[in-house]
Amino acid sequence: MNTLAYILLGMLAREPLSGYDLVTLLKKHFGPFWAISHTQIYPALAQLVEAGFTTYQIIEQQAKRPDKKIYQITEAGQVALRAWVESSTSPAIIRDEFLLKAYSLWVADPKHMQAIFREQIALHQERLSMHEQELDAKRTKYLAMSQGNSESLAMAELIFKYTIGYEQNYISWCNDVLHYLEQHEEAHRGEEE
Amino acid sequence: MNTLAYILLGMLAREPLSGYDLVTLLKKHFGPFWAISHTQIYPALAQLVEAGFTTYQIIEQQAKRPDKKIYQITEAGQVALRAWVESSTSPAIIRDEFLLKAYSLWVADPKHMQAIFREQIALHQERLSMHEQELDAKRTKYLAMSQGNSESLAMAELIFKYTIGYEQNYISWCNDVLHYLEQHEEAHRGEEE
DNA sequence: TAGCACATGTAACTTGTTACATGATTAG
DNA sequence: CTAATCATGTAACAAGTTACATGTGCTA
Repeated sequence: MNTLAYILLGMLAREPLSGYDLVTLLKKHFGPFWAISHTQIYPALAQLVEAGFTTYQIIEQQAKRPDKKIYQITEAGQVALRAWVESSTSPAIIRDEFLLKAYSLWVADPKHMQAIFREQIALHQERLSMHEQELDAKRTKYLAMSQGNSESLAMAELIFKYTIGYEQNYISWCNDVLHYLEQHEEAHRGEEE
Repeated sequence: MNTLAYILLGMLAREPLSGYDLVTLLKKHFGPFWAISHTQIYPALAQLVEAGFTTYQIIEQQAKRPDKKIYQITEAGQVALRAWVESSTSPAIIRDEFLLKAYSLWVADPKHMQAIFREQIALHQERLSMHEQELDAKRTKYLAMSQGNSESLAMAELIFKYTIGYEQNYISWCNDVLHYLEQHEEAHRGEEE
């Protein structure tokens, strides 16, 4: 079982879903965290069934679509998921190409790099707003249910909180570099004049 | 040319190095950013030579070691590196297994998860101190050179600044979750008594 | 009429990891 | 005597991406 398998188990522990549903939900809510494509998911689900961690029901489709398979987690699957969640994790490797470009920033044109950093800020700003909106939507949804179930709200907020901080740090770092590049350019211009 | 190839080019743009040197430096300075192993580097270097982006000199070794190859970047390599640095980058996918575990945290034992989050804080704290120390070492090194070359210092500081913010955000998020878990537990205990 | 939503899958390819392979010198 | 440092490489495997494959119904 690899990480993808446990992501799927984690989602199926909340509600039974088809492969298509899983991909759709993952793209919507987990896009920035863990990209997956439908080509990965079907073999992974087959593997989960083989391991006895999920079962599925076939739902016949009208129109000429492939039959839908709704997967649900088994007890063995819940045990496995819990063991994974409770196991320790070594810090992830960041693997962000943009940071590596920053490392070699000195070989490039400062003016051009200003544009590149502004673009990067815009992209992360977009992601930040997206997360803030999703968090907001979740809050109003829970309030509308008006059952005072603050626990599940706190749970749902968990990951969003992380990414919001992550994006804020990213943007503020880009701004730092941008200011440096701008000041540096002015210093040069000052020398030339 | 993939990202790894450009990382190597970026390092060779600063100074000529052997494959072994590259791995050693990468592990030391880029470990948390982009893990690489020596088994990847040798094919990648061969590819760079084939593309005309690097050349190498063979240095014969005493003792029965394989001959050392010192790679240096070519002009074509510098052009390629610069084009890569100046190209735009879409935001990276975070791919942090621990965040996904947090998503399924509700299936696990709260007490146990407190320990897991404390462990994660310790691990990131370690990484943070490591980066702070490296940054400090770099600063004193540049001051010792006493040539007032504040520009290259600022450059060297760039990536460290990012990671320090990254780790601080990580730790503060873990602490938030930890406090939530502790309060939650107290609430339960309160109910029981 | 072009594209998207639905719904599943296989095959080829790229990237990264782990295991295997060699072999002297030096520090604990 | 065990492990680490130096120094290069190949081969097998795991994970992820891209391209190929099918086919209807609805919306712009």
